[in-house]
Amino acid sequence: MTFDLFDDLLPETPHTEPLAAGAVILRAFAHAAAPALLEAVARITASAPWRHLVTPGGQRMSVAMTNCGSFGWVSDARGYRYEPADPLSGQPWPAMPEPFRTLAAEAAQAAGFAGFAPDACLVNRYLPGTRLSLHQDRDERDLRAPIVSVSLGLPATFLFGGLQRTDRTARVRLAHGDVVVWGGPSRLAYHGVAPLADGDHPLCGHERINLTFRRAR
DNA sequence: TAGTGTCA
DNA sequence: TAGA
Repeated sequence: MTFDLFDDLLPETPHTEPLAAGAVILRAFAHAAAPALLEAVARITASAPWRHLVTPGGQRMSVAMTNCGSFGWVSDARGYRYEPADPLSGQPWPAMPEPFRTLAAEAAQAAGFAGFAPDACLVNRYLPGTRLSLHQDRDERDLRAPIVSVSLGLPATFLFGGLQRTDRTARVRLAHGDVVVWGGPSRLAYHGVAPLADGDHPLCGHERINLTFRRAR
């Protein structure tokens, strides 16, 4: 707790940390854009509210989710897939805000993936105790495009493994403004988020917000 | 095909 | 942490 607070008060010094082949952490890359990103999240959830998806096996996910962009990731008894409309309203997902698109493209570029044009952004809300167990992002059509993941609010422990579930996982602390990009040889790496520790973030209170940008089609 | 959950 |  003391260390988390200290981390958040340090001057922002953007830099890149290698995570694995094809995977990097861009520390504080989104720090300056964060207030605008959070305002946009509030507008998104006003029309496409947070909801807890259910896995095909019938388990309720602890992380609350919504989407913006041309396609949104959903899970229900029928499986995982991308949908052009919000099943709750039948309306298209909210458009991807320009600051989202720009940040994702710039982060991908900085990580060595030029020309990233996301058409889907999964927006995740973590409250204390919530987690996302180890999984692969493999519902996308074109696996040449990377995944860009933006952390806002409370810090989290990100788990990043290999191409098999049983591969050893690295545990890395992700703070407000950090961006992780993985693609190429890491595109199908298993990853997840450890149960969120409670805390109080100046902009987000007891929440962590994660934006995951993908090229779904 | 199951499945980003849960238990041991 | 690994395995079902």
